[in-house]
Amino acid sequence: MRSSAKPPSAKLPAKPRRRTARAPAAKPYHHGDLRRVLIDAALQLVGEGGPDAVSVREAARRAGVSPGAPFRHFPSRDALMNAVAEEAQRRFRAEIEAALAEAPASTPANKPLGRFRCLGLAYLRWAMRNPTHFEIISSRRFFDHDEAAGVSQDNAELIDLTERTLAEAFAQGQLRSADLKQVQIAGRALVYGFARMNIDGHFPRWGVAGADAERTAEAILDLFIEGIAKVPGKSA
Amino acid sequence: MRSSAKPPSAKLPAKPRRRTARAPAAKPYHHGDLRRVLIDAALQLVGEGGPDAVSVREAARRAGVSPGAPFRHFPSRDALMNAVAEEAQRRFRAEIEAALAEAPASTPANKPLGRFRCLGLAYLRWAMRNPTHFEIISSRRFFDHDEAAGVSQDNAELIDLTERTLAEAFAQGQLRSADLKQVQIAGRALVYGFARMNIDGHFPRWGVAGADAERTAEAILDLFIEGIAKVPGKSA
DNA sequence: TGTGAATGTAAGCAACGATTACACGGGTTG
DNA sequence: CAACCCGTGTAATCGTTGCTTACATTCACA
Repeated sequence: MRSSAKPPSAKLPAKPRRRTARAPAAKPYHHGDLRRVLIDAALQLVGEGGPDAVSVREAARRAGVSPGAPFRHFPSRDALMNAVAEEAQRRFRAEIEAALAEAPASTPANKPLGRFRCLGLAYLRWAMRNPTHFEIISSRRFFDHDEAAGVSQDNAELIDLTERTLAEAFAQGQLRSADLKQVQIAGRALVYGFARMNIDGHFPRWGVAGADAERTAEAILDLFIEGIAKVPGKSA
Repeated sequence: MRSSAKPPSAKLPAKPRRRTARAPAAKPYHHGDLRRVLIDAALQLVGEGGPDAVSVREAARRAGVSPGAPFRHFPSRDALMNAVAEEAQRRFRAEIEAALAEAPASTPANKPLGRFRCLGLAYLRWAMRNPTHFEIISSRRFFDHDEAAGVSQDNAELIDLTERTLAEAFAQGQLRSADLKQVQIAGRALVYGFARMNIDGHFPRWGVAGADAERTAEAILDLFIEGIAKVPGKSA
């Protein structure tokens, strides 16, 4: 991976120059906030080549630090990936909630389940535009499964939000089925499936971050909503 | 991985015993059909620990062969994984087509889209019962993307089958929407999403190969079909 | 001002994918 | 029957990886 091309002789010859001089950034022994930088580097690596492209050594390399340094902050590669996935999940949730905050609580009459639709749309948009980041948050293997409850609070919050939105729609008599659990799982499966099909390479025709993907995503989301909505749509 | 515990001295001391004697399986220099055995071993490794658990060396170890031997048959690990994925895909397709062959072409009147349902059900069942194998056929990265057309004939065949089945249902006036492409993608996304959520650990409550998974899968498939079917169901 | 804990480096381990040189032996030829 | 060729296996090796241990440095607090 990336032969780094640095002649080992050019290693700044270790002259013990007084650190208190006016060059404050002259390779201080202690990195400012290595943990943060490592997560960022790993996040970038994920963005470039997916989860498998993340190596502890490469992250250390990009942080300008020795190969063993990361292990002071993360006991294992998995722990690093865990932190990376948590960060991605945080951003994912933040964007979805922001999109939902913009949409008014009042659902337009001719667009039933408006908030649910908005939720799904924000989900799909983020997944389409950040495929590799979505990949690491979708595979739950990157999250800690040791904690009894834990396992990504952000994700549980998102699922809760979906359930509440759906229950809301049902309370307003917009749903055909009363089995909310099933509708919710079906909805999640649809959206999740589309997002994963995209990152798994099932839509080879679409270029990277193609607008086709987002339009199709919107279309099938509407198809699904139409299918679960109470009033049968009178037109296609 | 698996320290193998074999003292290197016990290596059968290379006495050139005449091979034509009555011990035909006395470690012949040439393995019978190594390629086949390697694929099987890798398939087994996938079954045990997912795609990441496959290493060329371990496959070689299980085949009782030196670490370099596999590279006579596969130019790289990716090539081996490719062959493994193709094999899994073949089995997947075979089972689905068998299930479909058992189902009669005549769809029961009160079960519209019967063949489509049968198709989806067979898909989901195989995915639930062979999660790790489904994983390697779902990630298209294990397939050759060099070939212009290729890319797993079995998969293309399966997609064709889905399209034909759906077109058939439409021709019989069973579909609400005329946009078959959308319905097909939505259906694939739903089923694919459910299968992937299962293998990605989104349903932690279900034990391995739990029957819950299959029942829920059936339920959401029916929910979807009800949503796209022309005649609205009169009860939940 | 000193000292311990936090945080970095250096060196090294085993396992991995992959390459190279070499050894074996079955099948086709003369 | 004999000679050879080439497909297939072995052995040794390289560079990279995750991870550990021993040591060095520096920050924060007493």
